[in-house]
Amino acid sequence: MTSVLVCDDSPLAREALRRAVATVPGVERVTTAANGEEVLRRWGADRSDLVLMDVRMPGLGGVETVRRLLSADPGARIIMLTVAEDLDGVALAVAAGARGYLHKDASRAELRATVTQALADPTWRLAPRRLRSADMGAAPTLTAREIQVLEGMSHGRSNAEIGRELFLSEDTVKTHARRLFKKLGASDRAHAVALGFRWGLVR
Amino acid sequence: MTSVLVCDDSPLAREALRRAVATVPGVERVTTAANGEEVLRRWGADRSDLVLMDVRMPGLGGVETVRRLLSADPGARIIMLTVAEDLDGVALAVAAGARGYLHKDASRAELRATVTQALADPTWRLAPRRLRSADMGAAPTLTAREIQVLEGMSHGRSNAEIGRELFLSEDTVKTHARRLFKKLGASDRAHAVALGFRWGLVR
DNA sequence: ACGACGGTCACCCAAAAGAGTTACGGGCCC
DNA sequence: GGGCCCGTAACTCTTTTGGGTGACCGTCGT
Repeated sequence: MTSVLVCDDSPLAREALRRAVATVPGVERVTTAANGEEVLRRWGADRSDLVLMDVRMPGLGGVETVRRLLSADPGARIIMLTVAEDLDGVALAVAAGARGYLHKDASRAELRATVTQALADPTWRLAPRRLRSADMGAAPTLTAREIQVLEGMSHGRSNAEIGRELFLSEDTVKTHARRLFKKLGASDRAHAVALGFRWGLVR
Repeated sequence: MTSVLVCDDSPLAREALRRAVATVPGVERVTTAANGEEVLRRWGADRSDLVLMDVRMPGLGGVETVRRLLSADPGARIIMLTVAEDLDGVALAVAAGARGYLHKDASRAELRATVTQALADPTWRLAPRRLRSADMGAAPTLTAREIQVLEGMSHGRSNAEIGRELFLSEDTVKTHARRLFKKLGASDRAHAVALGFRWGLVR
C-alpha cells in the first residue's frame, strides 16, 4: 500500500498537490495535513512512504517538522516544497535530512518525476552539489556571459556600456539580454535583476 | 538585567544562537525574534542591551531593520550575522550603524568573545575602515509609494501596469520612479531594483 | 501663516530597450 | 556527421523609459 502524505497550510495548494500526486503511477493513497503538528500526530498512527511538505508553515515550521519527524523515524522520506524566496529554509531542511525539494512553480511533470523517483528508490537523495544556494530548485542556468550582462544591468549600465566593458557590440549584449530574460522568465531588465537576486545569481 | 535579542528567520539557527549566547557570562536573558518586524515590535516594549540579527531575512531585510531600529533608538547596539556571501550586506548594515558582524560559521568561542566585548563596552565598534568597500553613508529613505513602485518594477511590471495596479496614472508612476531613482542614486530601473535588494528595501 | 514635503497629473522630447529575425563559426555529445 | 548550444553580430520596428518642467492640493511642523 503505497501512500503519500501532503502537507501545506494553504487549502488550495494542498488540494492541487493531492490531485497531482494521486496521478503518479503506483500511488494508492494520498493523505493531507495542514501543518507540522498534524504531520507528526498523523505519523504516529499511520506512516506514509513519502512526505511532501511546505518549508514555510505557521506553527511548527517545515525545518523543525523535518527534524522531529526524523528523530521519531529516521527512515522517513521527506521532500520539501518551496518558493523561490526560501532558499535558506530549503538548505536547512535538506541539512536536517529532507531528501530533496521541489519548487512550487515546478511543472506537474517535474513533480511526478520526483515523486516517482523518491518512491522507487528509498535511498534517493538530491545530489548534494545541487544544493548550493545559487542553483537551488528550478534555478535557471545562465552562461558566464549572461551573468556578466546581468551583473552589468544590476550596476545600472546600459547595453552600450556593458558592451564597451566586455568588448562586445551593443547588439550582442542585447542578444545575451534577450536570452537571459527568456531563461529567467523576466519581462524586462529590472525584473531580470530582481530574479537574479532572488536566485542568488547576482549580488 | 542584561538581555540579548537574537533574530534569525531560521528556527534552527535561532535556537542554536540562543543557546550559545545564553552561555556568555553576564547574560541573564535571551529573547528571540524571527524577523525584522518582530524585532521592532518587541523593541517598543522591551529593549535589550544587544541585538544579534541576520542580514538576510524575509520581509524587512536586516539592513532596513538596523536603520529603523536606530532611528527609534540611536543607542541600540546591533551585531549582524552573516554568511560569507553577504559582505556587501554587512558593509551596508555597518554603514547604517550596526556595531559589527559575525560570520555564521564563527566558532562558538568567537561568538562569545564578540558578545562579551560588545556588552562590556557600550562604545565598541568594529574598526570602520575595514568595511568601506560599498560604503555610501546614510541609507536612502523611500516613501511608501516609492517602495510600492519599486516593488512593481522588481516584479517586471511596466510603469503603465504599476499605475493600473495602484490606481495611478502612468505619469504619476513615472514621477515616483524619477524621485526614487534620485534618492537611490540609480541610473535606471534595473539599477534601482538592485539597490533595493542591496539595501534590503525589497525582496 | 508659511514653507517643506508628499502625492497627484500633464506635456514634450530624446534615448534606450525589447521583440523578431537571420547568420556564421566553434565546441560538444551521440 | 548531424544536432544543439554558445557567442558573436546585424537589421528593422514598436514600445518604454527617463529627464526636464510646471502645476495643484493636502498635511505637518514651526
